[in-house]
Formats: sequence, structure tokens, C-alpha cells
Amino acid sequence: MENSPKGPSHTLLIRDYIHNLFEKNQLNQQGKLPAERILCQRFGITRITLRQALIQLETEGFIYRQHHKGWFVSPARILYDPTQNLSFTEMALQQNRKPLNKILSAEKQLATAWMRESLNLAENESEVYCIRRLRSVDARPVMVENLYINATRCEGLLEDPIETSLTEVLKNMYGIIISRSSVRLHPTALTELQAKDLNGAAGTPSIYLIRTNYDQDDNIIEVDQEFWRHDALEITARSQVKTQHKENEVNNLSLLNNQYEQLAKRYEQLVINLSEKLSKSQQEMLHVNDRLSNLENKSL
Amino acid sequence: MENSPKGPSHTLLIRDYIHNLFEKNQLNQQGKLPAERILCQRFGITRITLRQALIQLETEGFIYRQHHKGWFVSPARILYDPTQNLSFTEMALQQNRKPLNKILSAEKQLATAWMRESLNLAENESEVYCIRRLRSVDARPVMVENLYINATRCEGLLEDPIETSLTEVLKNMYGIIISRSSVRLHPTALTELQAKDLNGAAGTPSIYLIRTNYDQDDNIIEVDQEFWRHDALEITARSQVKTQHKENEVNNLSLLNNQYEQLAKRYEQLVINLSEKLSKSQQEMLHVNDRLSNLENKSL
DNA sequence: AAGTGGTCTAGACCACATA
DNA sequence: ATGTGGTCTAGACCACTTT
Repeated sequence: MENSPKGPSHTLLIRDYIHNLFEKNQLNQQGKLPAERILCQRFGITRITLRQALIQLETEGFIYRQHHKGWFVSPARILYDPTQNLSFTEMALQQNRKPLNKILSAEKQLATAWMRESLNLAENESEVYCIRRLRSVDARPVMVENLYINATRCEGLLEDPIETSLTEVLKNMYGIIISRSSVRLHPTALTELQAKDLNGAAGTPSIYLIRTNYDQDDNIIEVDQEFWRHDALEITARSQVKTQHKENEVNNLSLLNNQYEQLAKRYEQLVINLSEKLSKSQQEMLHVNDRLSNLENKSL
Repeated sequence: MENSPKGPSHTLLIRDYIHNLFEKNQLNQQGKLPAERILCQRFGITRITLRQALIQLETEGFIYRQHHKGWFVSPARILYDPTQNLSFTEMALQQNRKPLNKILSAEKQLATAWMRESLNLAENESEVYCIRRLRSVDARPVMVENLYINATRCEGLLEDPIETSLTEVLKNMYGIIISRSSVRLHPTALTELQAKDLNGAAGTPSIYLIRTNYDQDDNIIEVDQEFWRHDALEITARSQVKTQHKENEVNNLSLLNNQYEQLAKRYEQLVINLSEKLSKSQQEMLHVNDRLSNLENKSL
């Protein structure tokens, strides 16, 4: 058979085809595509060619695969705002999605060099809690995360009910409040380990996100590595000029406060002076009145 | 020839090989890899297999390709903080990279439905400036962007020197200050159009970013679609709990202000009262003194 | 004209999932 | 056991870049 030298590439044709299937609701409930070999027949192309097209659609985030099960249309992305301190669960619920947590492993380890540096461990701190979690949305696994927690700060953590909310446990049992965090992220590919947990294929696009969490005293308490399916996430943020406004507001109010304070002080001094004068005046008055009544008595 | 059924996949082998080349500085200055067919020989594998490995490395962000030229090791990522209002140029310079701007096209257009909605155009506003720009870092094209600007707000914009800084032109010529912006982004694949400008291949991973810019009156003035090479960018952000602190600070200061204000008012009233009493007292004194001197004169 | 990546055919066997 | 995707071989021609 000949190659098709001109015209739109097969990727585009297949993309249109899948778009149509999707819009006409001709996919089954889970949004599963027909088998690869069937699609090959339909388009009269080789499997390798078809797969290249599918992989491109996967890169676009339009479809995804479940290992050895098939290709599916991707559900809507979850909105994630790294500038807000919302937990995964809160985030999902807020968007009417069903979140699910699963702890894959949890253990105490000796800190590696990387952990020491990331957690900014002190000389006498050497142990770290390592927790691996799988997080799903609407029964689809979307993220695996590795948590690294400074064990010195929360000895005995693994005996606590960390399945529900780690943040709550840290707050209620150890008095540690996660007050701010900084985040870094970039696109990359899944390694085999992560792909296995996410029920995907190694090498598929993903988002690597690392979050550093600080406690109320601005010490690093926890570092969180997240590996996301790249089609599960939409990142939002807004610039912080508002903060500048607040800054200005604070400055203005402080200035005003100073003025009021000084005004009050000046008034206070004035009141003191006036009071003194008044009391002198009144004493004098008493004195004079005395003299007056004396005189008047005499003159009678 | 047989397939290789076990052991690490070719991708991993090739990855190690390239890592080695890179660390031993055995690549030429631009970090170019040997030709695909040479690599095939070296590993004793087919070109398709090799390419799958290369594409996986590309997805990881470790290498990238220049269309019909070859594969190269990716340079370091640019840090981008969407919560800060830094321009592309400022951002690059701050990180000791050499930014380059190139305007691909600039024209006035009738607003499409999408533009109307995105720019929140009023009934009587119907024209939009559309500017396409290519942005490079260290001579490598990393991003194409489409700017959409409400033309009613800056009639004649295209006659101005927009090659240098659009923000400056808007500020100095039209009094429009971009005061805040909101950003959304997700990973996807390059379309042919964008791939062409970025000198890449269609379907390679990319980051789609859309920014909405607001002026000092919080009206939308500009919408900015950016298409990034996915290996060129590292996104950073920090949570805004600081804002909550500022919020509290503002509230506390306001409260304090109120207290000071009331204190000052009370003092003021006190001063008035005291002044009145004092003046009365002094008048009375005068009166009494008069009477006193009269009496004393008489009695003499 | 030669070299490069981009795309495609026509098969094959393996590993895992499901029934 | 069967069907699914995952991986691989051995070629071929096209489109673009470079010499």
C-alpha cells in the first residue's frame, strides 16, 4: 500500500473522528475508544501510525490511557491555585468532584542529603516520615505524592489517623499550623514507578510539582512531591498587586494613627494645662471670695 | 532479528547514553545529538524504536528538536512566577538570560465572539488589536504569543513603537496602567502553526497559558495567549497567607484608629468644656475683683 | 546533492486485563 | 483463552536544511 503524501496528517483525521464520537455520545459511559486494531481498519492505517496519532492526542490532553485497558476521553481538568492554601480534598469538593485518598506506604526513614536540604534539617535532626499517597478524582487516579515530614517535630505521627487529614493531625496533636507554602512545577514524563500507581504508561506526559510547607514560625515542616496526570490539572493564579494595595493601606493607616496619637497627646497636655489653670483660678476665687466676705462683714 | 523481551527498555539505555555524552561534554557546543541513524547503529535498534525513546526524553523535557535539524539537549528552564507582574524581558534578564522579541504580525480586527467575551467588550466596542510575537531566550525560540487588546481604549496603537515595550506604550501614550492580571495554564501539544514559529514539530508537548490583564480601574484591557515550549518553563508561586496577615493588620490598625479618633474627640470636648469653665471663672474673678476693690476703696 | 528528521507500511511477539 | 495495549523489526519515501 502507498503512503499518503499530502493532505492533513492522520492525527488530524483521527482527532476529528474522536471529536465526533464524543459529541454524538457514541462512546460508552467511561468514554472508552474502540480498540486500536479496529481503529486501524476504520482508517486503513497501520497500528504504529494510529498509535502516533493517539499519543499526540494524549499529549494534547484530549485522551488518556489505562494500562492494557484502552484509550479514554479525558474528563474535565481540576482547577488548582497554588497561591491558595486549599487541600486536595477541599479543592475537589469545591468543584463538585469526588476526591479519594489512599495511603500507599508510610514509614520513618533516615534523612537523605536531599531531604536534609529540602527540609532544612538542623544538625540534631535526622529522621523523616515518608508517606506515599494516591489521590483520585471521580474514581480516576490523577496524582501520586511523596510527603517528607520532619520527624523530630511530630514524633509518633504514624500512630495517628493520618488517612483523613494530615494537616488536622499536625495542628491538633502537635500544634503545628501550616501557614504558608511555596510551589514549583514543570511538565515532564511519568517514570515507571509513578505510572504504575496512576494506572498509566511510563513516559506519558505529567506535571511534577514540589511544595514546601512552612509552620507558623516560618520553619519548613514538610515537603511534598506531587506527580500529576498532565491532563487532570489546570493551574490558576492571580498577580499580587492587591498585596501592594494592602501594603499601602497599612502604611496610610499607620500614618493616620500617628497623627491621631499626637493630636490626642497634644489635647491631653492642653487638658492638663487648662485643668491646672482652672483649679488655680478657682482657688484664687475662693481666696478672693473670703476676702470679699470679710470686707463686707466689716463694712456692716 | 529478535526483539529484546526483558531488561530495561531502550529508552532508559538511550537516556543513560545521552546523559553520559552530556556530562562528558562530548556533545558539540549547541548540545546536538548524533544523527538518528547513527544512534540506531550504535544501539542496534530500528529508527522507530529509537524515535520512541527520543520522544520520551523530549516529553521529560531533557532533549528537544529543531525541525529537520536534529535533537539537542534542553537548556535550563526559565523561572516564571505568574503572581508577579514581571514582563518576559525583565524575567529573562533577572535570570541572566538573553531575551529577544520579534513581532510576527500586528493588525486591527473585528472582534470575534471569543474576543468579545474574553475582553469583556462593551456594546459599542467592536475592534481589537491582534499582535503575534515570538520570544526567544539565548537565541532559542521558547514562546509564541497572541495579544488581543481592546482597540477602543488605545486607538492608533500600531503606529507606536510597540516592538520595545507594549506596557510602556500603553502607560505613556494612553494612560493605561496594567495593575493586575489573572493567569490560567495547562500542558498540551503544539499545533502546526505554533510549531512552525517555534521551529519545532507539531504535536510536541507545550504549555498553554492565558493571561487576562486589568487596568487601574479593574477593566480588562488585554488578553494574552502564550504557547511555550514545555521544557523552557518552570513555574513558581507562593501561597498568599501573607495577604491574610495584611488583612488582619489593616483591621487592627483601623480599630486602633477609631479608638484614637474617639479619644481625641473626647479630649477635644474636654478642652472646650474646661476652656469655657476657665473663661467663666476668669470673668467671675474679674467681677469679684472689681467688687473687692470697690469695697476696699470705700472702707478706706 | 547529501544529510537530516517526519511519516508510513506490514508484519511480529510480549505482558497484562478480563471473563 | 482471548483481547487489549506495549514494544520491536526491516524496510520505504517525503520534506526540509545544509553544503
